[in-house]
Amino acid sequence: MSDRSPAQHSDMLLFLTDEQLRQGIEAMFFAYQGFTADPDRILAGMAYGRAHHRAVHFINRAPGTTVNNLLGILGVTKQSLNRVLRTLIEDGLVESKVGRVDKRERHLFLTEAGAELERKLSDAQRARMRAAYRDAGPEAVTGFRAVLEAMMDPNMRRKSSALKESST
Amino acid sequence: MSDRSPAQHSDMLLFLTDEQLRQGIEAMFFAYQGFTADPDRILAGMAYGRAHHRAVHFINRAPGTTVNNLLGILGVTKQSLNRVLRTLIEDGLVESKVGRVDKRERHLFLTEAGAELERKLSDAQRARMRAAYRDAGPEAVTGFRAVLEAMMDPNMRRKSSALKESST
DNA sequence: TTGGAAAGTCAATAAAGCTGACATATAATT
DNA sequence: AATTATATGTCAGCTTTATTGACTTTCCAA
Repeated sequence: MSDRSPAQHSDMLLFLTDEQLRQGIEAMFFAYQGFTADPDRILAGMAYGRAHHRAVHFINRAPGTTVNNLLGILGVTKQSLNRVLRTLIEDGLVESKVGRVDKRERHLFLTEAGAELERKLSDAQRARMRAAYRDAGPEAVTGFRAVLEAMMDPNMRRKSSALKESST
Repeated sequence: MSDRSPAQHSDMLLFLTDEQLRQGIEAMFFAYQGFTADPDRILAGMAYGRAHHRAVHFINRAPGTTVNNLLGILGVTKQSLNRVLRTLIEDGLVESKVGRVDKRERHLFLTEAGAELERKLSDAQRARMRAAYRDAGPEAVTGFRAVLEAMMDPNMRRKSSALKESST
């Protein structure tokens, strides 16, 4: 179909009314509500919230990640994260190990109990994501991902594609 | 089990690894961070937060909407919304008018100052959405919207397509 | 050896939500 | 007319999640 240039869209004009954009904005709002609804329900019972979910998610994703790494990813302050992390460690869901090469660093890992919670939360979220993908179809998924990537802040885009574990 | 049906995707199998789903989940997380970043920055200076933004957005979208309507849309409690609404009314950004047909109801409208704030916030958000749409291309937009719709809770899906103004 | 980075902590504060209880005005029903 | 239900508003108290600022301990690196 492409008869020319490498740039896929640079020669296509998108006419977007404010109304269309508003619909996109609201769709994002309502979809995010749905996106977080299941984990929120699960966490509501326990003494945990969305902040704990995010920490557990990213520690699971990048075992051994340092506190500083996590701070950058979550975009919160040291003190905020520390409170969350402290309860998770106290409750035996997260383990903090002193760095071997740089002993100032703490490397974070999920314990078996932590991994279990992570599984419970992400199972729910994956189920919804899977259902949405199924309903929308394969091509929709590609488009979905493309728009989301474009909507991120550039430095976050990097983090979302590859999460580094230790030093810069 | 009909092997051919009107459903567009029922006969297509989507093989989604947990890894692919996790990427989608994270993309949603980071994209939402970006999505709210600009309004957050604008609101940071003033005495307002995301809650005020949401109220102003939906009052602008559906002028004359009642408090109860707004409660349903935002999914918060009366007390939470009321605190936000009270400051907006005190500051002269929102006007509350006693219902003509049902005098128990209060119908909410933006004042000129309220409309101005709304414009400032949504301009920023629309700009980002427009940029994302442009980067991702027209077909991506369709897919993006389809997945978001599928990800919402069903009752919210209804609200996102048509926001009713007064009584049921 | 000195400077700075990584992590942790304490205190004070704020935004935004929650529950529960209660009041007022008004509509609807009996 | 009396009762019940609804829409709104408000008070008090609590929780979670965030903030800023100040400070300490540990430890790497110049």
